[in-house]
Amino acid sequence: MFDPVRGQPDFPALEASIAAWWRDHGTYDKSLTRRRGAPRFVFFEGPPTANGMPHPGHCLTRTIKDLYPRYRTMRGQFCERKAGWDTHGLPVEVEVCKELGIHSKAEIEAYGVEPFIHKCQESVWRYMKEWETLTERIGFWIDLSKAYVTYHQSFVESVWWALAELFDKGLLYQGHKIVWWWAQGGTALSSGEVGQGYQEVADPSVYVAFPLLDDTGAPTSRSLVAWTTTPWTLPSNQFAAVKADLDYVVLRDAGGADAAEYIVAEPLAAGLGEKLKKEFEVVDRMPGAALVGRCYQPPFDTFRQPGSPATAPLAAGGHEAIAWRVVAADFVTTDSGTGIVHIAPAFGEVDYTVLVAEQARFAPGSGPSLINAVAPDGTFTDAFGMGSGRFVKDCDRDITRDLRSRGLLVHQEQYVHDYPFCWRADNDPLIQYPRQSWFIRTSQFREQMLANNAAIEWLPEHIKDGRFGNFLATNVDWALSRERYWGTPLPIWVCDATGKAEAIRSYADLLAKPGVLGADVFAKAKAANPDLSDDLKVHKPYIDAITYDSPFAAGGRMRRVTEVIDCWFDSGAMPFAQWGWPHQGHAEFESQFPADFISEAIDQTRGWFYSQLAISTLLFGPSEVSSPDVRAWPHPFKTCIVLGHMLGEDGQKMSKSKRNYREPSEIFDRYGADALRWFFLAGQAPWTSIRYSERAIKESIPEFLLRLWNVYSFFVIYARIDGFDPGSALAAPGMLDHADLATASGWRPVAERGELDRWMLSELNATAAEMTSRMDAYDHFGAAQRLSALVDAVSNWFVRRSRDRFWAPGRADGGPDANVEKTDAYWTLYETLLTISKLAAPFVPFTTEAIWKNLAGVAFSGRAPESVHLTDYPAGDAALVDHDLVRRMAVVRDIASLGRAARAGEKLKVRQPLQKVEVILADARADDAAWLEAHADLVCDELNVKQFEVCGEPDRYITRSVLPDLKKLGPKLGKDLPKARDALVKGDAAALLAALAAHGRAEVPLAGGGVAVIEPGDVLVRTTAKPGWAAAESPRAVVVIAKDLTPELIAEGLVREVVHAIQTERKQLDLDFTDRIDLVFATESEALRAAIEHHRDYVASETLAASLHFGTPPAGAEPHDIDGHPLAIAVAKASS
RNA sequence: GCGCGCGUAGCUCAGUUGGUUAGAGCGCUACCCUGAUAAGGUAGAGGUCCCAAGUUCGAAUCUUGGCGCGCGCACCA
Repeated sequence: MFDPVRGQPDFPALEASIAAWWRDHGTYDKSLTRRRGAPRFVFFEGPPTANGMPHPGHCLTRTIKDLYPRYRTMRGQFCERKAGWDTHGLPVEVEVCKELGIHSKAEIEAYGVEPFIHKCQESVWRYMKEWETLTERIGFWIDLSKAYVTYHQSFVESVWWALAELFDKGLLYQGHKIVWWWAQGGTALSSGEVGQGYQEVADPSVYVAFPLLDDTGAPTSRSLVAWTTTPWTLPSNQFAAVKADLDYVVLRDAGGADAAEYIVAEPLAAGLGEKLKKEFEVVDRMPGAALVGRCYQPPFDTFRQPGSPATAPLAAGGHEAIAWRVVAADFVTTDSGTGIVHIAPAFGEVDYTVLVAEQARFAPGSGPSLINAVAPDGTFTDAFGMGSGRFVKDCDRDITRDLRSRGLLVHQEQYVHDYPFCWRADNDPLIQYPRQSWFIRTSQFREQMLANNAAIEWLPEHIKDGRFGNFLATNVDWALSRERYWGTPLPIWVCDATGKAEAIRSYADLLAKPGVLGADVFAKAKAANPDLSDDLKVHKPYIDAITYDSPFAAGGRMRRVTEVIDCWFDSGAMPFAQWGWPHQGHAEFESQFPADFISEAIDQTRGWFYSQLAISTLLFGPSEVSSPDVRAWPHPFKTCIVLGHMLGEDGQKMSKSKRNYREPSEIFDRYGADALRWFFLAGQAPWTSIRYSERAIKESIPEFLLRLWNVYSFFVIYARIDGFDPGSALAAPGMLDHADLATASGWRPVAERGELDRWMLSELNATAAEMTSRMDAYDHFGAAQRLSALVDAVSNWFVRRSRDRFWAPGRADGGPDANVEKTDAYWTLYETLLTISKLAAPFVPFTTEAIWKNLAGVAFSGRAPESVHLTDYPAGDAALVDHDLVRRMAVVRDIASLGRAARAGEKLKVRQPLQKVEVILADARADDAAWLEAHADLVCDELNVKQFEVCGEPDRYITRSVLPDLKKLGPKLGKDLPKARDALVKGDAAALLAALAAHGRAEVPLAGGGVAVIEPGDVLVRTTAKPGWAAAESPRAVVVIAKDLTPELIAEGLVREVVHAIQTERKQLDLDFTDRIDLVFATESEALRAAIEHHRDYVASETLAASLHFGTPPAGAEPHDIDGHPLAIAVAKASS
């Protein structure tokens, strides 16, 4: 027998007990054990960083990540879920720096790299407890005990292997990169960090004259005019760029005595005139191409020798000036400035590409080299004496003053724009700065990455060719190295004699090198501090201590480069590194690559989605470089659900300082995890940005969880009363699916049960089939909506329509007093609840488990599966779906709804019985009419009428009209459609329908000549109620009610009102529903008195009245108004 | 600046290849039920489907151009 159920469930408490029960019973492990050997469903966990607090967005990802593995496991697949943690990177270092109260690299070095790294390793787990709590609390089943950790030695060695592969294939190289540089902190910042630090500032905006040189190298009075907002880059000027096909003009001040001539792009000439408030005349014009190759005098002689421009031999022959020369560049625009761009290759990425292109034109070794007057600490070097030792931005004013004094400053103004500052030292502006960096040649694999991407199933689909595809198409080489401390060390050792390098694949390989030294550094540290994690031996500074004999030069030593790598490479390597592959874990890797399914939020397109795809494509894609391990596209993941970002209550980004969202823990404590999960899964498509609203989460409870719980509670209450006990009726419960239940005593085949039961099981099985196909297509939103509709059908139709059976006399225990129809109702509802528990289990794992534990666990004392998550997902049995019945029942529900609408229109409340209701079906298909008439009782009961029929002479109540079926006739008639539509609407519908019925076709004359040939199916029939009837209509039916009331009907209506009044009294007196009462009435209305007398048996039985009489009611009897008739009622509990 | 997404009822959101009267939940109003009851049901009101042009017999849906919001990228020489 079932345990009693609380009507008011405390979901948070319930969930806590379920979570504890899962833990104690190892339910997750059991769910895996069941499926061992079954086809795999491979899931990759994108590693979160435990260095930050989990927030509501993580609740969403963890819910989605839990849903599909649970579902697939129930569907019969084997899905191991290995957790993982992302542990490296600047955020960890920043946390530690904050703790230590330091900022710059110099301060870290002063503190000591070794203790700093120890701090980092400890800091990684700062919020571990919160993460583990969240994971368990939200019901995310994943194996935390076997989590991969990116700083572990085995993980690092896998990454080393990958990097060594790339290095050996020539895909890992060292080059320059212009980075956003935090000069005070001595480090480059990632684009994400830069993006966080933009501030609106006003910078000087200067227009500077670059005088062109004549053949002797002397400046002329004709100058290029360049524009810049960073005067401090002018001392490092190297070129001036123009657009070749753009027209340039030479301007002279019309009113000035001055002979100065300015060259600017023609479209910008007028603007310059306005700024200078001068009337310029155009004295010459030329295309940009004509300027290319001309030399000019740079604004400062920082790097220039006096005299003629230095030249060098070109690769193609001839000589050209090395620098301070006009070049052509496509990126030059006329949006702002002058159309002439000052190029300082050290301080801009596009500027740098100009230098690289120029270098390529010259004979090897003789081209321009990078010139740079700025030191890494952001101060000018001695090369620019005027600013030597001062921070560059502080020199802007002196630089412009100097230019003005030399007559080179054409114009100066303020320019307001966004400029990046350091995100954690917001007084420090960032500068663009060239650094040596290690790159992965990903751009060479652009086409392969696109091909790999093309095979991935992205949800939503537009990610593939949209955001992600675009990103791949504009791919640039991956800047891999970081000049930091806490990260995977770049495994490249360089010969100190020759500069030649080689990559190391594992720690063991390193120790096996000839003449290896320095391994003892870690050993000593470990001896001094036995708690030191062994994993740190592959980290700085210990790894840097290891050197070995150079294979390239006798006497040379191999020393590691100083850099660590971008931590995105770590996470992107997890498909193999999580197993330590290829050094170990072969079986695991082979059986779990690629992933069937991953999911993260959209911010991972350039993060984890990209790093995984890039690494996998380079390592496992076809390659001209020998590649032993080629895999078919797609890899390393086949399907990816890209989640939208979560917004706060106000629709803005969630922000701790704005307090515009509730902490997940608060949500769990108030409403429970299932409420949150259901809100995520059933509230909206997962890729829309979700507004995280407490109100919406709260409302997701009554709409689904509570409704399901109410049905369950109803069932248990009455099953206990009626002795419905499957545990004793069923010897071998199996998995409690349909076939298992069929072996129970007292169970009747569905075909023998009543219509309502057959309908319920039809809906159940149809829903299961549809949910399965939707879930297989990763459409949990559609599946959840279908499930919600099913629960509504159970609650608001099956249970409501079955109440009489549940309350009928007789038991449901299969004994001699058993009531067969009642027992059928129990078996139907029992099966429905069990199946819904299974269907909903991946969505709301706690609530369904609680229901299952009682309906199956308690009922069978352990003979049935102990957890709903250890059952098979119901796929729906088509043989149990009666489509006609489903359709007809929908018509009945429609009729009931229309009948109430018709009543409402006439202000005839449902308590007032009516004589008759008639229905006219729009689509008199099959035998629906006969079926409906056979179910007149049902309709009469729902609508409180005496008689129901399908109308035999519909023309009395309705008019029929025909409308074109646009979908069918549209393609057929094209432009004639409006005419045909007119003809159909205005024509004789009855005649047309008759013709169609008789001949299978009809011709409709069109206005202006011609005819349209109409066939059955080309038109739709619409029925409309004629005026004057109490009717309501829908596309399916018209319902007409008889609104005339006879005295008998009025009397019945009065009596129903009286009963209602008494029931309300009973409730107010807090009587038990089995208590009997004595009733005394007093009324001056003879009509009311007569009505009650006439129906006194009905009144007595409805209200459980032991006695009923008219008289003088005791004082305090409640006065009532019964449709205008006064009535005093005294209700007293009967003595017996 | 470029790219991606979004814009539908007071609020939160659905809307399947273009098709007839654009839906749901919440909220609101009225009513009903009262043996699941701090629940439940029915009905109603509420819409310029952001704007404009175009394609089409027909556009919430397709195209183009705006406007607004979000995100990403780049740039700010």
